Amino acid sequence: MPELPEVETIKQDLKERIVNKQITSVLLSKKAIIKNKRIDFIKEIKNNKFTDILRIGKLIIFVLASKKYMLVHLKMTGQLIYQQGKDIIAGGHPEPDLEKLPNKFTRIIFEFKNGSKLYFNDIRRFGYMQIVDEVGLNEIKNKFGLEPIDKKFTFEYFQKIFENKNKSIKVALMDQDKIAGIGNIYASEICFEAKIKPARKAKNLSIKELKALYLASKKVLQVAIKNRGTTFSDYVDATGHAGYNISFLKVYDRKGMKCKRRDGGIINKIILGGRGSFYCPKCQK
DNA sequence: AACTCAACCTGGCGGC
DNA sequence: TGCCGCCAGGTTGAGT
Repeated sequence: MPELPEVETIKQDLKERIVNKQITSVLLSKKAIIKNKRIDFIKEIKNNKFTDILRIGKLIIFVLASKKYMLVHLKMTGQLIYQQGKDIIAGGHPEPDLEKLPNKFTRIIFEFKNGSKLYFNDIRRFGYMQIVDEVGLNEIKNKFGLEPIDKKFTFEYFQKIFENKNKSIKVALMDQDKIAGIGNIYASEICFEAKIKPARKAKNLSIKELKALYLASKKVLQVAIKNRGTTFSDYVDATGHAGYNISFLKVYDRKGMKCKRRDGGIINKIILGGRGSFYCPKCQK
């Protein structure tokens, strides 16, 4: 579910809290998805600690003191929730509420020496965890394209991805091998920001349009990160109410509603790459 | 090689 | 406490 901005937010929040805390145990429910042998996974984690947390695209990388790496992918419905007494921070899928932990969707629990806990919840069980060594990490890292927020993400790099491509720009934006971190929500948002229809073939964009799309991809992600993600939920108090940040999305999931631009029309929904895609037929050309 | 699409899994919601 | 079909912010392998 989460895209780059949401994953970045939870990464930052967790990093502030769990780095260098001794892990006393890890509990795996029967429905947890672990790509290693369970016994190996537990052995690597127990009595170890995370010295840093990194991210590439939508993949979170927990650096272990043992120089191995625990990869976490939240996919559609994964959540990471850290609880230290009444201080609870949560990132990822916003449902269900966090009144009680663990709940029926809790798949993995890490326990730290100071009594705090990290929960991995996942309704649909697409998300996973995996421990790899340096070589394995590099293999995986190499599969990702540059992120739009990366300094090396130049217009020339962007242009090359789109030239001669027969697929729609929206689908091209989501190709993680080429551009890391854009998912189904932000792909629609980026096309809206650039005022270009998401169904346009990548190879048919003019230089001017490509430039607009390039700038939009950077801007949309940067703004989203600044806003701590789209539906990122933040809990300061276990008894507090769920405080989802107000959505600032402009087109996603707004089918039939009025475009937020003054000269806009009614938002339309089409399917591209098998996914719902939203755009304004009037202000997006 | 490039591209499309169903499949993975589970719950929520709208329509009937 | 109705049932059914569709949809869901991701990735990937099989098929064309």
